[in-house]
Amino acid sequence: MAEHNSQSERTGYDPKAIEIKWQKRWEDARVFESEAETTTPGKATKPKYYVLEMLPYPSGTLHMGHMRNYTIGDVVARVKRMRGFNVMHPMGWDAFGLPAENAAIKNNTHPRTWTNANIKEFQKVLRRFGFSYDWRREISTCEPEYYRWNQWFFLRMLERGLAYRKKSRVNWCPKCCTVLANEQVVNGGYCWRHEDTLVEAKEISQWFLKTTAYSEQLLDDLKSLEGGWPERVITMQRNWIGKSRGARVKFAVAEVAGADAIEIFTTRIDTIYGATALILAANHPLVPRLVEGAANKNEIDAKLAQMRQASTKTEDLATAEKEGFLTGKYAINPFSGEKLPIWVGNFVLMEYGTGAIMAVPAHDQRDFEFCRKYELPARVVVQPADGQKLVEEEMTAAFEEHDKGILVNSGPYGGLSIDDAIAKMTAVAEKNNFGKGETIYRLKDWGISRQRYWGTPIPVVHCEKDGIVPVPEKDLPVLLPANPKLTGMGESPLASTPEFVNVTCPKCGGAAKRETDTMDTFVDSSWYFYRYCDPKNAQAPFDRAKAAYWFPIDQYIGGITHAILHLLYSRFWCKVMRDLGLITHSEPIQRLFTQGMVQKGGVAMSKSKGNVVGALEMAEKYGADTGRLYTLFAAPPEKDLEWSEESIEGSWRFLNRVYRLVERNAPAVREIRSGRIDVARLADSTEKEKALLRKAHETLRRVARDFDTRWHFNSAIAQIMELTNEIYAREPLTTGARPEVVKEVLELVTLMLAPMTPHVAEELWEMLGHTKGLWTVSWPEFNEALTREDDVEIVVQVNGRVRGKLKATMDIAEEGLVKMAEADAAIAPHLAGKAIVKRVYVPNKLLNLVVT
RNA sequence: GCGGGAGUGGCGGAAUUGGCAGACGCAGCAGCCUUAGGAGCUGCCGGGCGCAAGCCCUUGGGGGUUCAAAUCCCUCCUUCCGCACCA
Repeated sequence: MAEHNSQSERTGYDPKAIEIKWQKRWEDARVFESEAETTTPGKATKPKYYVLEMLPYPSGTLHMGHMRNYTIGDVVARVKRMRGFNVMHPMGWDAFGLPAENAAIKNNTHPRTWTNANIKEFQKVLRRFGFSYDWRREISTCEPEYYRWNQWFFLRMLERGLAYRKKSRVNWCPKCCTVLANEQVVNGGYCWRHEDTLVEAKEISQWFLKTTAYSEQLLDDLKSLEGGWPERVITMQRNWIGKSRGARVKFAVAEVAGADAIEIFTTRIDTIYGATALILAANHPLVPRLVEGAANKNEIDAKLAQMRQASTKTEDLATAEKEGFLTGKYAINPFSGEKLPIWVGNFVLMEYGTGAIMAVPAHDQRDFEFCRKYELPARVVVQPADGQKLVEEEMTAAFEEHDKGILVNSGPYGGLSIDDAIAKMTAVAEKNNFGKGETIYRLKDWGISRQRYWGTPIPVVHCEKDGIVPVPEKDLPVLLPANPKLTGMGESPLASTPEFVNVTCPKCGGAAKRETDTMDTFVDSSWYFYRYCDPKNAQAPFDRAKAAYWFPIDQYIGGITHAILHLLYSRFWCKVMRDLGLITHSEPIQRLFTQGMVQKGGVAMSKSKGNVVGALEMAEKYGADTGRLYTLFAAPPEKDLEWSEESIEGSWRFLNRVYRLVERNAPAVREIRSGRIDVARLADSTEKEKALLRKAHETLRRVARDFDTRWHFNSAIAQIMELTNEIYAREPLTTGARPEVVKEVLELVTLMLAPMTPHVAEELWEMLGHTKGLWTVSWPEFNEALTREDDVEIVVQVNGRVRGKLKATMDIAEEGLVKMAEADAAIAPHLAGKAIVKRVYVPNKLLNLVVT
């Protein structure tokens, strides 16, 4: 560390001093504040650009993994500003959450104290890196000014039946002592926060938001995101929503007086003549009735108990052997009238479909395995259309192919294609009232109740007389009690605060109890980006006109970890807000970018893994600019980046090199006041001038392309390094080159670096004689004329192999070039004694001669 | 099992989207400068053969299309990620 400081003193590049200096100036000049939302017709206005990085949870320390995310966003914001956009680039805090509560319990303090201290720290670090945020728009989700709107939205959803309460089996994390959403159960049964803790099932009354009301829209609108969102994320969401088209079919139960029919769900009603059993989930409500009075009741009960408490881990589920037993009862196939044995099977899930299936061993692999094990018969009812004939006894796997098959052994439906059969048989089932076509989704409603303190109170009151009564809007926000008793155990801490709980019913005025659950913090982050448009609004979550101006978000940037949770909830919330009339669009995020993780030792940087490189230490050691540059240079942004202490040196050296270059040459050029170089003035230019300008503008062309279309910051930086190397090779610069040209070239280097290493760029810009800051400067115009060359180098291949290179005048004709090739000492031997049978000429680039 | 990526020197990675593979950087080697260098500057740096000019091989393996393939097609392998008994 010390050596860098002493080094910087010697060379003059002192990143810390430069960075602090320019951060102060930016702040004083308020250069990152977006302009007002002007959409006055006829008035020339800048186009808007809303770029956003996912808001952080303020905990622990910011490390270079975080910084990568923010650096990418900052480069985009700065490029767009230079390109004349009205840019909104805000930052805020996802400030509610369990860690704050746990830390408060541990340190005997208040979650707010802990959270606000972290926010202060985060602000400091983000400022130290010079990110161009509009801090006027900062929000913190734990403030009543923010969370009152969570409550407001909740009431709106309650009115519309989109929020409801029901007793349900929930995912309970014994460590968090709270309920988890389905999406928060990871690795097939573990808490997303405690990956070593198995989630338990518990029956509690919970609040839900009806995400399933939007299943179809959430799925359908994914189409509009194609191209703007990573395919991977779209696919993950599509699978998560999990649409299946099929049919419900009722099978009457034989010989059980008064028993309801068993409803099964199938996507292959066409195979119903091949059903040889029904299989129910162990916790299917009809199971007790069916096994009542069975001869082997004890044995059955033991098996049932075993199945019900079997591991909920999905790996186990997927690999567990199929188990089941016969109930001794029968069901009637409504199509064929056939009597089918009813089984209970461990692979049938109560949570999906109806909790009961028909087993078609010949055409479903799971049924096939189950029936082989228990020696149930299989019956082929679909034969492949290609003529091969399936025979039950010879099958080694089920024939499942949907697209090519013809029905056989299926009564009146024999000979139909699968699709035709599905349509006809569904219609028949509907007509005869024993079934209907149905589409089901894997997506579940969103359980938002949390038995925790540090979250948004759910704004309802429980009255013995009136039941659930919403808190009137005028009484919002329902404030969190200031001094809760936090234990981290059992029911919500709010329940043990009598002055919070005991209220009067807004409806009847009688005694009532306030709801003590708080909302899942994913509620906070589902709409926060709308609040940035209008962060201080006390009348509404945001002003409609402002949201209409800024939305949708042009570019959202964050980790792939939020591919489902946050992004799905956000999309849901957007649709609800649209239906409330607050906005008119259906998708909040136009483009999504998921950056790769920063790893060290092959593992993602994280405090718990103990492999973090702190952002502040980085800034102290090399400066924020070097930190930014390295994270951009080491890998393309979508890829994971392995942190290397050694490689950073390269980025550090490069900035020093540029700094020294400008430092040396600035005195000779700083008085020049001319603008950009134009072609006319180059009529008498020297070779050196031409070469410098050509390289500089060629670099500009490529860097602009990398910024605009590909986000390949790593290759953009490589291009600038190459240009710098070229300039170094041409020193002393002003010998044989006019100062104007030298200045032009050095300025281009500076401007191209500006979005990535803004502090040192400002400093260089000042050294080059400018009195106005870089923020007043537009992205430089690429001058194609300057890149044009009189001579070109053309690669000559013989039979596809490079045999030589020819210098020729631009746009040389093919004939002339072939003559040159034939005369060339390196190429001629490869042509000797052979006939040219074909010539391929890519103008000014390549000539391939095919000889025999 | 299903879905989506990825495979290029010792390492991170580049290749204008079918046109000179290995840009740029790290590490390494050599030289210069220096009282000194963990600074700076210059050069070398995929493999094989060769004194050299040069020739051959090389983008996970194999096959194909093409004048031309890291890039397109087929096939296999490895690896990462997501979902996973979803009826």
